[in-house]
Amino acid sequence: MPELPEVETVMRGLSAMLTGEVIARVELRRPDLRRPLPQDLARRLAGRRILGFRRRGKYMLMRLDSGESLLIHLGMSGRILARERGRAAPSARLGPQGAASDARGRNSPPEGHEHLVIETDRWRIALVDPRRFGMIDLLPTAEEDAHPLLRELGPEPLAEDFTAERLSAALAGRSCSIKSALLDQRLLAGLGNIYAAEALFRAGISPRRAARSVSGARAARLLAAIKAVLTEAIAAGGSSLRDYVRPDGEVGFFQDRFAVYDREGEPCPRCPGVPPCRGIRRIVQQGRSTFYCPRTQR
DNA sequence: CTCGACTCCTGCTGGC
DNA sequence: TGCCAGCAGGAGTCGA
Repeated sequence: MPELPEVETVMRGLSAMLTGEVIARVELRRPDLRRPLPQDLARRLAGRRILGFRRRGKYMLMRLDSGESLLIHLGMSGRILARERGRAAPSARLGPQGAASDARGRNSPPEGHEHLVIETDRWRIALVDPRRFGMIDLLPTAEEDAHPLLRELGPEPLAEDFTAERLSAALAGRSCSIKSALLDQRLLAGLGNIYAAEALFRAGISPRRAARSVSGARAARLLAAIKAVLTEAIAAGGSSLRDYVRPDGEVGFFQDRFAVYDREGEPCPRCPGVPPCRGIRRIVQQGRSTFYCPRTQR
């Protein structure tokens, strides 16, 4: 579930656990992710102290005392599993209801798809990514922003200096739909399919509207909606941070609060229940589902 | 340049 | 119950 808020939550969890720790052991089990991992990754990580973390868009950066940073992107299916070493993994069934756990049964065996495992004296961290759409690289810390994956990223939506004027300027002249534009990481870094839909709903803007027509007051509404939905989602994730160290890797429970995402046919939370609301509609844009309320979003 | 279609990979769900 | 098509929260590449 990795869009900006999830990545932020995971990064905060990792930061709380690992900052100051020394990497004792590295196991590279599957180097063929979307981009091949550096051959000598394990050697370059081993023995390094972890100085801190940073997020950029949907990317996480773990900074090391060697002057290098480990870049992690979780792709579609990536998760981080963390547990304290020497402590048995608690049963996944202990997770909160709705956290799509159990299934694999009691005392779940070592989970598959653990492509990279990093251990400190205290922690064991595994990167799990069944679909292998995620990305990992190691690069000089001083050149983080010049990395090919980060170089083209647009501004951080939560940055104070990201204003409605800048958003309008970025949208001007773009003939694609506003939904497509919001998914373009060069325009804005961190929104994905869910939060793009949620932000447009909050702003009362149709996902089909031409991007260039979103300016002025409309752009201001959209920007406020983007910031609000991301901030609330991070707060929801942050509030469950202590649950972060669970074997199922679930973080946050914001999904209970989606107003439109994956709610096709359900009543729009903003329409009066009485007559005309036909409910949330699903359309496909660029091959991806978009959910919206045709009555309140124009 | 911009845009949409296609692609990578595996797992889960829903309809038959 | 079992099977299989369809779909999934991302993003790089390609051709129009």
